[in-house]
Amino acid sequence: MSKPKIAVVTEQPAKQAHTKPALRHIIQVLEAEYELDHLPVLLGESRSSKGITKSELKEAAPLLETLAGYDFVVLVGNSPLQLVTGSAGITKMRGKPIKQGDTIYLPMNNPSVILHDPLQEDVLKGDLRLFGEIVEFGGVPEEKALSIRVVLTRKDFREMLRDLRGSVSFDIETNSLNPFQTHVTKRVAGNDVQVPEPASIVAIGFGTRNNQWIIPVNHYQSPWSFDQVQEMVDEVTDCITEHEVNVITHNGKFDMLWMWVHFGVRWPMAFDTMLAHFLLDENMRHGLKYLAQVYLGAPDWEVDLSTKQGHQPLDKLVRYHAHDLFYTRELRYVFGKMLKADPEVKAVFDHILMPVANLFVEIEYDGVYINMDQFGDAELALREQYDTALADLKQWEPKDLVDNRGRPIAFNWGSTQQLADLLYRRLKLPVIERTATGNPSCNESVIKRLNHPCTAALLKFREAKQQLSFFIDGWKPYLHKRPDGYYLHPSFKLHGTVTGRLSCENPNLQQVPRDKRIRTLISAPDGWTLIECDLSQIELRVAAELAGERNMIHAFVNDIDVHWLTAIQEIARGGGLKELVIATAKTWLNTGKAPSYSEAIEALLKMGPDAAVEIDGRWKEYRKKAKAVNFGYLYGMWWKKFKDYARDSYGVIITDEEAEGSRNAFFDNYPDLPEWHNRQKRYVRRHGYVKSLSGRKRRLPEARQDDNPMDRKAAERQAINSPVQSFANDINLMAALQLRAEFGRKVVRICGTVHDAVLFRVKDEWVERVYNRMMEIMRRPALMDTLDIHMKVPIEADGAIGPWGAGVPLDKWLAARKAKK
DNA sequence: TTTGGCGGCGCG
DNA sequence: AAAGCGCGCCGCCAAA
Repeated sequence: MSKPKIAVVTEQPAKQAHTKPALRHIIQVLEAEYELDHLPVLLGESRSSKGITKSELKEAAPLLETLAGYDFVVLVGNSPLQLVTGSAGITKMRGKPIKQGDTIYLPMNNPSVILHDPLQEDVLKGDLRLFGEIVEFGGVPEEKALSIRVVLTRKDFREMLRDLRGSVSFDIETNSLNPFQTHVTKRVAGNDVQVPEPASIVAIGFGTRNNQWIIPVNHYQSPWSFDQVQEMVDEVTDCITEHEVNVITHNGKFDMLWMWVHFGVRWPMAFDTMLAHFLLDENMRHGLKYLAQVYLGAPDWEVDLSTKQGHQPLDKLVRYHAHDLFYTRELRYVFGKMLKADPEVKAVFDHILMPVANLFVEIEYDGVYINMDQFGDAELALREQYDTALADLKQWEPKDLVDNRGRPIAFNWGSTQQLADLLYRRLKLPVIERTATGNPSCNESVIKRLNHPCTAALLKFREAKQQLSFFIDGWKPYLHKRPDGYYLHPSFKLHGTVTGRLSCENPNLQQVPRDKRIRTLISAPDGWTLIECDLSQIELRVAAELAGERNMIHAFVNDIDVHWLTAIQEIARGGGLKELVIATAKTWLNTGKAPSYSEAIEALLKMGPDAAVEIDGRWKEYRKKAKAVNFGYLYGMWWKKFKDYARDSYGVIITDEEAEGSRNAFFDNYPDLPEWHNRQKRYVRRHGYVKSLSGRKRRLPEARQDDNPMDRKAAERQAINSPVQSFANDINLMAALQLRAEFGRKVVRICGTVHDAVLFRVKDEWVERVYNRMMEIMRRPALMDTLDIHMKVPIEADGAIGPWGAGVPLDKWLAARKAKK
């Protein structure tokens, strides 16, 4: 091929003057590589402030003929794309080469998108790289690397089996995201209708060194019956075991869960590219197409949903599927190398993340049991609360509301807009706070401070409304009927947070209210008992360890509750609560004589929160308040915010001086904390990231930027919080892994984790043994030694046996069981 | 009719 | 000067 003719087409609406330097940059990058012509869509500047108008596009139409004479053309932004294809949609089209005649067009984003989303920079770089490869190859490069093999005969299948050796990528296409789905909700004539649409696997694919094998399953052009596919799947299982195939996946937890639900097979995942990338850069997105584009210069091969769900011709589906398989396998080598260069992060991947991924396939398969009798009761109680509150509120409703056509409309207590209008314009109540966007706030804290008789009913209304929609109606679509009852199967994202904590969705098990009406719905079926084990004050322990905080370490080593220590120190400093302090101490000391104030303070420290609460229930609140003090000040909260907290949660109005004093006192009590804070700030400033004890990294580039002090300070606070939150979470994951490693599925089923707690059910006759062992595991997970992590601060654990939120410690549970018999 | 931001609130 | 961190999901409402 002779020297290719190359052009770049850009747009320049007047409004986006700031994009000019960015566009120039793109052109410079291209000019450095190629001899090219630059052809702006508009030779002048757009007359419209909204961008380029249709008539302006028409004016540019003659350019099309010119372009047809080029071999390769970059289209920068929406208007050039529109010019060539006749339709807009740059976000969907970018990165996908378009062939018209002998010309290959590559649409890409206008570089100004970086201003709104800095992550787009990588997308731009990837697109430029892709363009380079297209020019180099004289066509779209990966088309030549793909070798798509559709399995249509037994002969094809046997050939595939022989090809499944070494590292094999695995991926499935499905008709839904929920493997337990039986129905979907469709809107017909304004009504929600349940239409049967069971979850099904559309195609199963394997990517090897030379081929992408695809077995069509639930596709109208598939030659295979379900039983035939089942037979093939079982043969693949044997093959994987016999030849020790390394299964490579991208978000394989999803695929493996489906394979278990639909074919009853479980294949071990060896390397997940999504999780690898999550550890390598938690700030980026982790989608396969995005990563392939950024790291491999791949074109965007996304297709419409209907193709993926099997409603379009098979060849379209397999082309798409083959790309998934090919790039998953390619990324494995890219990320494998990157992990090798960072052994600490690699250890987290090998010892924690991949085992956890395999564990959570099982956790999501097993799900969590829901007590449906109680579910009905809770629903009734909440509807009753809802109706009562709403009836109560009726008297305050404005009756003269009209829409913009003058028709009367009902007042909606759930609308913050309407509520603000009522409270602040009509009733003339004072505006206490404003929201981020400057509107008068109607949140709980504000409502409580308003002096108006409607507020109590309003809060009751909100509570019932939210709990009903989140946990009653919200759960219904997810309830999965099994022979022994109903289950939820929450989905956990192992890459869901920047710190390494998991997030949870559909539904979110990690935000179930502590309100017993809801939380105790989570239980265990007949023959099983629910147990929750949690790491007590784990974040504070990890912080004490990292800070080397002498007083905290002393307290933890000597089994003194640190929240309690803070509470008592805080009270003693101000000399407050004299009566309560002395009365509680007197009861506990039981000498008949009232102790002095300082003696009483000593006694309170010694007795601990449980004994104090037993004597006077008020102590519970003071410990809770101290917990807030500890967490707030530990992570950089300022006294002003603490003042709000004290007011909202305890109705305690304190002065600025008192609030400031409490912060000073906190750091007086824990003098090693400020130096730790400074250490973290210096470290993140020097390196741009911080590390946790287990070796995870939190990258915080904003901490190095001097021109944005707000963002920099925020990054510094994250540099303090992240290693704590991250490592606390890792301990919990280690414990979950070990629990399952030590007890088989016949004995233990894990339901999920909640940051510092593991929720699981145990066969009744095993409760005592498993509970005791889990306490040991949580206090000293074996993986801590494997990863060579050693702590001065002891780890402690608590447990509760029984329905969630209503469980009791082992001794009480044993006593209750004995009494029953 | 669908989509996305906002306000609000549940959890650790 | 100003400052806890980390999530997901709901209804509302305006824009597309």
